[in-house]
Amino acid sequence: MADYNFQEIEKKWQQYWRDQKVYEVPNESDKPKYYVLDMFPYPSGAGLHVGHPLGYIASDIVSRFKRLNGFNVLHPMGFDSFGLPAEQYAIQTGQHPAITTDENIARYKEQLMALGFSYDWSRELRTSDPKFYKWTQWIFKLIYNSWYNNDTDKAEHIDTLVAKLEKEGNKNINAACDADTPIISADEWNGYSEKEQQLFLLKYRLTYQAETTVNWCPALGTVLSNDEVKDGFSERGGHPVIKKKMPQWSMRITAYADRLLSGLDKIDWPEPIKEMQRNWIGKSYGAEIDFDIDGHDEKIRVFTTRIDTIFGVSFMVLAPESELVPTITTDEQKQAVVEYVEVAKNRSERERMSDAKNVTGVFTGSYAIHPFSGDKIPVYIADYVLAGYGTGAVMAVPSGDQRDFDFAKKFDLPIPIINDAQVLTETEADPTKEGKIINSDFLNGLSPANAIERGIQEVEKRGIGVRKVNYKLRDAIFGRQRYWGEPIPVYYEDEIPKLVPDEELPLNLPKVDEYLPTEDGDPPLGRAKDWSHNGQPYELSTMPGWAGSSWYFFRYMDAHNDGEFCSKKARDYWKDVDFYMGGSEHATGHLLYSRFWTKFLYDLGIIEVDEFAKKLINQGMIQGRSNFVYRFIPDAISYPSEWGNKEKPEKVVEIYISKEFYDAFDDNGIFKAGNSLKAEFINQINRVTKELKDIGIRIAPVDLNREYLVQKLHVDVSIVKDDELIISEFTRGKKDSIVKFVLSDSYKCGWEVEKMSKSKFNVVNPDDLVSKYGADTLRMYEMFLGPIEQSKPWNTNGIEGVYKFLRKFWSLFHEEDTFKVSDEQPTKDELKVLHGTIKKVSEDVDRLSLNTSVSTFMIAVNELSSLKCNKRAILEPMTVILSPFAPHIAEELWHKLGNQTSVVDASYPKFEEQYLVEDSIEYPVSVNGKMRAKISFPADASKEEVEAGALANETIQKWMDGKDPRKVIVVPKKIVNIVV
RNA sequence: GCGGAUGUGGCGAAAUUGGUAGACGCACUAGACUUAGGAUCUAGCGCCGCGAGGCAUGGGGGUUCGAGUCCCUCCAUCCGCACCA
Repeated sequence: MADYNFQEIEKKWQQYWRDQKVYEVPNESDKPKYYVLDMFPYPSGAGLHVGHPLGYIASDIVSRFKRLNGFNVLHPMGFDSFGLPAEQYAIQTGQHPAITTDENIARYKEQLMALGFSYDWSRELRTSDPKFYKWTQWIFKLIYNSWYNNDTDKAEHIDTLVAKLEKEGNKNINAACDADTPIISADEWNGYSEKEQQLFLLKYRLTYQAETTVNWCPALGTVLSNDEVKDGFSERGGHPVIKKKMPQWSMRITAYADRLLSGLDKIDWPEPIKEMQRNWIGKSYGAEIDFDIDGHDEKIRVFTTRIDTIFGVSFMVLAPESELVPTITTDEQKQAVVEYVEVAKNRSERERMSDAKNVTGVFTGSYAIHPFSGDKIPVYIADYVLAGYGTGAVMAVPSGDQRDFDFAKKFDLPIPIINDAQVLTETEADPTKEGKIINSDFLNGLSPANAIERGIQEVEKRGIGVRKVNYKLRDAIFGRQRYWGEPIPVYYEDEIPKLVPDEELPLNLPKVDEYLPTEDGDPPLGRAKDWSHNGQPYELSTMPGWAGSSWYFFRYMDAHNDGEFCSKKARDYWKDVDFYMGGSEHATGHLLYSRFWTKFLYDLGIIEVDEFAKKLINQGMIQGRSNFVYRFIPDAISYPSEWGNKEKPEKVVEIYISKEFYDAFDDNGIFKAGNSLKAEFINQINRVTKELKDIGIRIAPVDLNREYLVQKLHVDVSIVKDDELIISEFTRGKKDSIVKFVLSDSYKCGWEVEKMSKSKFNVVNPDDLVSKYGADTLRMYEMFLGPIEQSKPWNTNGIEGVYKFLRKFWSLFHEEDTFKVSDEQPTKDELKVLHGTIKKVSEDVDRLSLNTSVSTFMIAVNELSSLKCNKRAILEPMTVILSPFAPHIAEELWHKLGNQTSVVDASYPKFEEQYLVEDSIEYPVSVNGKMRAKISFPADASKEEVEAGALANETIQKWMDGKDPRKVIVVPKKIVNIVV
């Protein structure tokens, strides 16, 4: 058979594609546009593993397919190159993160190139490139200079706010702003100093500065995120972490909460992602109600979604941080309350969460007045009430809320029943929304749903509360006390932030001598020399990782424009992403922030779309598939003398046993009593013992009533093939042991699904597979693995099948070693195979069922192979439809077929129905639902003809045992079903 | 606890609208060609049964002439959120 030399082929065509700039696309074209985007990677030091390319391969197939179908396809790639690992490496080694990043990118690019992706590399971008982050800073400025007008429901320039303030103060302004914003008049505003005005505007700006509590680790000299803190200590190094209030840059994403929610309805994204975003935004409808406090002028304002349960309120709970706490605490309770608040303050989020089952709280000594019943109800503080959500206070309904119930039980408070469907146990509340309200005055007899509506109307009527919508979404903290990120384009004049002028952008990341915070606890940028704007100090924190990735998709449209973030012409042409491929782990991060920025840019009229990606597909995560060997250490009682003395032999005897044998041992290494494998095991061990004896080693007879050292060990997956251990390579790495297997000819490893990681020896590197089987095989195999959206363990077993397919395809074009195709007319059978394949593959790619497309190709090639078809009229279109999957082999054969241009410029063949029509159709005929026979009918037979024919059929009649058929069901083209 | 997803041979999986369940591939078995086979080709391959046949899509129930697919219910696994009032 002619040789399919993938190494030569792939190298040749990758070079050709680069030289001929085959994948560069213009920003104008008569063709319709199609924008296929991958989530760009963070270039980590480890390089790509086989999980990364899964999505890239699928999106590459889509973009090649679209291109063959006449679209002008934008398919770019770049790097999310600001990030923590490069900075941590810099702290350890002193190497500038830019150098580390460049090296990693070079490796990534090499790996990506080797897989033959059709990226337009001329548009490559990196978020850490000043030419790129110039525009990230520019967008930051736009957001800073904006406020959110709830009346127009969009962001507006801050000047429109200033104009209103000057004219009539802020009493008529309905805006997204800080909760503590006071109402001021125009006179007050106009009387403010410049500094006062600027400070006031910060309450409205969509990027603002505010005091925020952060986790500060003095030993590491840095801020840590919540997940980097464990039980009050840093995860890395175990240093203590304290809470510290710091001025922090934040973005007012909450202004967009509602639009981020409603926008989900018009984009074609996976439902789980939408659901995660909905949960994250967490919109809930309810009411805020004021409770008077006995003996105080202040009121406790609570938020509730279940006002129907208001007559079930038997106490109130405030968050320990609540401002009301000092005011309403009585002298008798003061000490207990202060102690509790102090403890709560020092508890980390994590402690608080892990301790959720332990109900704690303290009575304040004060009582609230129930707004309807007038009852006095005690007010407690407890840390199960969060200061950050709603009003930081709750009306506790123990019969309907589990947490309130637990609290009531602990503090022996009443648990009034307010619903006739409620069934309480000793330990459980019942939050039912069924039944009718009882014991509730004017709500009695209503369903909970109606009672909620009635309740809200009543509180509004009485002026003690308002209808209210609440969100879980919090504003996004934007500043990071890190070096390797975009500098925030701000300097301070008299402690007021000022924006760096556009013409001075980019504000380049300065050089520093070390990447650690300063002694004063300032971020690393505090080490930079002359880090000031004409003597006014620049901001020291940098932007978070999500800044650059929140708009990069627009930059690809016009990646090298120095005058604009992206030209209007390019934006108008490419508009938005048609197909976005990436992991679901970004559901509430990147994917939400990007939608936020897109909507913002839309409000300012800068772009035409308010959602950046029409369609999103999540590729599944590839997990590792670890292999194991099972080791049994027998007692050696004598060794050859050259091994040294008995106490300290130079070598160890290791016997590898099968997984079944391993499983027969318990955790202590004792053979489970009564296991049926016992005799077999002894037998196998005896055989090994004999072998050992031949080389001068004696081991004690195995006594299965005692304990042995039996271990399950990871074995490197690269020396395992189809779960079978390559024994020669395994023993080569075991120089200090005598290695024996209970079955000497082959050894089957066990396997488990785990995370892919070096320590588990289960990382599979695409480079190894590319050099062994070629990129085309790897591409097709990754698609063949299963549905693209499904997570699955990586398993190299079976890659041979795909490899065999490509070789078979290749051999269709070759006779002996020479390329040979025939110009004869194809037969009907051959045409049928071709057109059936075109039809099926096009449909499959359209619905992204790429695993079945690969199967379709395999079937087609098997059929063509058995038809001995080598006809150009069949093979040429087959080459074209295969090219999105296996571009290198397709390019090679396409050129051998005599074509001068790249196969990507071919047009996708159309299938013709005429070749797919069958002469006759075989109808399976069933009687009473059980299949009995297949009867052939002409393809154009009508339903009636089929029925009549089936009934007339002698065989059927015989089966009916003389009974008359009552009903015959004909399902088009499928089944004739006869019911007796 | 809440939300979402998924359960089909030894394994990865297919079955687009309710219509011959297990396509295709791996592994396995037998055979052919070979000095050889880690190459290639042919055949077999869900389970039980010698067979006819019976049983099979996580378990149980239902709708239907007919259910992997639709409905109810229970179970298992994975993912996300998690004291959100």
